[in-house]
Amino acid sequence: MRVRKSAEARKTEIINATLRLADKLGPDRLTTEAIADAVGLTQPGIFRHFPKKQDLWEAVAARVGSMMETRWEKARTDDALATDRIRALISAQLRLIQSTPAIPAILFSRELHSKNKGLRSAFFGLMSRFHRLIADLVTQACAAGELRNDFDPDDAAFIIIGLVQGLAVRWSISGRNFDLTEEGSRLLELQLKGFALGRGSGNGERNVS
Amino acid sequence: MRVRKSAEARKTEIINATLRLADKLGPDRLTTEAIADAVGLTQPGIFRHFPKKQDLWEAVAARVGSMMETRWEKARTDDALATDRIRALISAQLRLIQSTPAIPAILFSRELHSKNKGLRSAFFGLMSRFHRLIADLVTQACAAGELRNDFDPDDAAFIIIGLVQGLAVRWSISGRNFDLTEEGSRLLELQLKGFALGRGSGNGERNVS
DNA sequence: TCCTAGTTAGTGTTCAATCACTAATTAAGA
DNA sequence: TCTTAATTAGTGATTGAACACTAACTAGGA
Repeated sequence: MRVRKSAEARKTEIINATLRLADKLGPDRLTTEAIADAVGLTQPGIFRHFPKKQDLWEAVAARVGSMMETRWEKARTDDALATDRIRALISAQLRLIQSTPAIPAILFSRELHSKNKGLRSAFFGLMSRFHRLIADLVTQACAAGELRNDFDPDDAAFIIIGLVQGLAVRWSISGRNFDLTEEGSRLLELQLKGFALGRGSGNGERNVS
Repeated sequence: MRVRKSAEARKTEIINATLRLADKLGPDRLTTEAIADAVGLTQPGIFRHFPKKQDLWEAVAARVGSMMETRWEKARTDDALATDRIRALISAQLRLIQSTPAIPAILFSRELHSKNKGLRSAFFGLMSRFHRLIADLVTQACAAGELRNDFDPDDAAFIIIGLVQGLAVRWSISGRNFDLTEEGSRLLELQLKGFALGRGSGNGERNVS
């Protein structure tokens, strides 16, 4: 029984299945056949919608990109302390990773690192934008006296992103045996305390969970 | 004209070529044929020395492991401040990565993540040992009053490792357009300053490069 | 001479990709 | 409004390339 759907609808189905399976099988073991099975098509059917497999990956990158941008936007509109907006941003990012674990998997895949140049630059662009967001918030926090200002906000942002990435790697390698968001919040507190003005600046006991 | 070498010598040749090519082609695009070409053998010649390709990867892991342990050992014997030993350790690790860029590549390969369980546990063990080394040094630094002691040394170690990993990812994705060791030293200083006792603890101007 | 590093020739499998074709859907015109 | 032409989603069969791995043979050197 053939189920015919609009190209639009199929494309989203295929992208969703790819994200799900990229997590389950790993981005590099993922075959067009597996995707086809998941959406109920034959293997060549995939190629009607994405002429090359690379095209599929690029569509996935675009999807992931818009997921990120959406959440970043939401985290940004919070009008609180700049440091709280950093917390919100990192927390949003960690929740996204936790709910879409294919993201770090793709970030470390051969598909990205050695095969697909488009995919690589898409993710590089995302990372750069994320970096800018954080660096700007750090700058604001410094200006508002929430953080010291004897360091380069870009460096601070790199460190914070490293925190997220290190966490994602450990989470992934460990078989995901801890809560990403929770662990991340704890480490971020430690990190922000390090960037904060003087010792005992009053929020040492801050509890975020 | 055939050049015959001892199995021992060939094995090291093959492992070296694998490390070189794993960087150049990516660990997952690396074929036995490419390796054979590099060492001047025919493709099946490889299988005389490593009956399965997995065996080759495990030998590579062992080699990388011993490279790391050697450098860690060297960094440890430095009898200075505990924080200086952290600096030495991280710097040694970054120099190793810079001179053997296949290491992060392997760490993110499908070979490790989904195919080769032995490889995965070898690297997992290495990461754990690295973490323990740093956590212990942090503990010592806290005890010696070089760092605050209002945080968990394990957390601090995770953050420091995250710094290294984030750096490695960025280095790799960016096409290696910056000096890993230099950038790492700068970020580590910022990080250690955050862990240090009180503000202006005197080493803010420390220069490590 | 005999052990073993290395070769030549070949197999089985896994995939992306292609091609000729069919069935469902849409739209035009009498 | 109903027939029919055009479009587009999907299929079945297959192909060709890439690769790990094998078996049987060959030659180098203590």
